[in-house]
Amino acid sequence: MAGNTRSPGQSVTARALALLGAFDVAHPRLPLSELARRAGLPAATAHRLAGELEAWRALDRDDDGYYRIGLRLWEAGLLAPVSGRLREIAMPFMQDLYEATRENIHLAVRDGFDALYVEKLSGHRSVPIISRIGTRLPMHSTGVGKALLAYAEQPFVHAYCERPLPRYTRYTISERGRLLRELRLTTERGYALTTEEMTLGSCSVAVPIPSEEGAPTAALGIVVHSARAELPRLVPALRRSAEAIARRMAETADDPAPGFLHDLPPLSARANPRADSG
Amino acid sequence: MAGNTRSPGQSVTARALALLGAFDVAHPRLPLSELARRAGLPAATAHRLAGELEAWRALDRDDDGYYRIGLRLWEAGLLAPVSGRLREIAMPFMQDLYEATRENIHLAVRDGFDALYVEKLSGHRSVPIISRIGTRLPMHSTGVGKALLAYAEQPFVHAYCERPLPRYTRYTISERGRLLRELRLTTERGYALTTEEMTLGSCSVAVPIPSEEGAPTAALGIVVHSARAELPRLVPALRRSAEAIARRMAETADDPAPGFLHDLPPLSARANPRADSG
DNA sequence: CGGTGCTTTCCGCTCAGCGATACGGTGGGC
DNA sequence: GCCCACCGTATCGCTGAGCGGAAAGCACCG
Repeated sequence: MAGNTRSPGQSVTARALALLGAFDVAHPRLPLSELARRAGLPAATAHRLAGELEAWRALDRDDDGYYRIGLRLWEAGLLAPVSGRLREIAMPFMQDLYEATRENIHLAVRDGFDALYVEKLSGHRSVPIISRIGTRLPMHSTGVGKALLAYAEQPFVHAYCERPLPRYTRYTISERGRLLRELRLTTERGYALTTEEMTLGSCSVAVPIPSEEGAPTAALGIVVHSARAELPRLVPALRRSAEAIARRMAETADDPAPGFLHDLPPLSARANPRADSG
Repeated sequence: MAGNTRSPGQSVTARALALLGAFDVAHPRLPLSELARRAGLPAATAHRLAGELEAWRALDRDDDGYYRIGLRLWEAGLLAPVSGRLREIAMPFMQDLYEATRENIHLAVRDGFDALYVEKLSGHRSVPIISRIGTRLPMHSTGVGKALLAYAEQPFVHAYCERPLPRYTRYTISERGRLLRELRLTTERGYALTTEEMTLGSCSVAVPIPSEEGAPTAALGIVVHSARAELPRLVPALRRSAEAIARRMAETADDPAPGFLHDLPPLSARANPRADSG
């Protein structure tokens, strides 16, 4: 940045991003002083930059003056491929699965060594689980995670297994050898199973969503209460959905905005945009 | 910013944000040259800043070198109150409404003069409508919009009516006087109706989600095909859901992350987080 | 094999950003 | 009622981070 810095070598942009990064699921609301502390910036600097972010509505402030993530940033985030295309296409299929089962339906992608939850459907009748959209969970202890890992490239699988495999319940597979065997079994039968490996009382089935080339990047799964588990019965529906999603993804591969007219004129100029409601 | 600018008075932060703002629903994928053009920056500058955004994963690049919104930005956006709290609380109720009706269920908030769609549920059986999460639509021609507008503060309503009221179908209410009458009717009966006012062939009901104090900021609505419209029949369920959501919102008002343990230790350190799956 | 349009790198000039310091407000202890 | 601690905000003069024209590198085309 310009001038008088205590920590030279850091760019303005990096500082602004550090402010955004100061928020997390446990701290979605921060006073200036803590925002500055968490971002590692002097209060005066944080104040100035936060003011600019606020002007753009990347941040906003509530009645108490606390900073929060702003609407505009939320809107921008929705344009990420994982939300814009994948989620949009998968949603109706997930909805159908929900209707058929009334259980938790999950859509996750691989990101680094985590399964990143892109969408989750659950009603009041589903097993309560506190995963939410944006949650990251390990791949060896979740259904969608195992589905992604089983079909990943060999070097990746080995890299994953080299790392410690944290144990969440007494059923979590946390030995390298057992995990590799489990993954082989998964590819053989074409779907992943977990039984109380992440949380006592719930178990899950999941299938990969095949991608055009290479390893699948997304997986679709269902989590149910152990007591009412008849998981393999759910596989055909799950697999049909995954294949349908894959087909739609391939068909719309070069569509910037699926289901959307491109380069729409501004709202007021459109005749009958069939954009919505009644 | 520092040095040799063509357009002095603009800050680095503003430029970085301009890059993010260059993406929209019709342009979720941009080559450097167009990114620079849309952001109003020289290519060299855009390249440098985009590189920094990419390092943080606010942006990423696909195989062709095109820039897209990055995963990290998506994750950050999820922390916005509309997604983090409102959506999270409303979701199961929306799901129940979907189960009962199998129609499109919408959750929207007021933002400026627009109804901003925060969540939408629809399966394959619902009327196809191309609104999606993050879409903005006018308040005078949509169900959720009317519900929000009818209960807004008087000065806001008048400011809204002063502006032109674009017409989308021959049923759109685009005269000031008729709109004001319609809004009065809406508050009297406690719910909003639209009949083919945005799109021929579909109509909707919506109710406001009462807020602790002042005008409601969110509304819940259902869009159905005109042919199978028995809208008022849906009102009781809709209203019960809206009230339940309002209650949950009030109860968790100071909860940073509803349903979540606060200040979780890092993943690998937790014993049995009951975070998910089986 | 010159031309055209892109992405990427270089580098010296300069002003935008930095943050210590100061100021006003608010609340808690005594 | 007074003090002190802590917070958010405003000021301002010093300085190196950022700027972007220019040129190199690259890919495709005719």
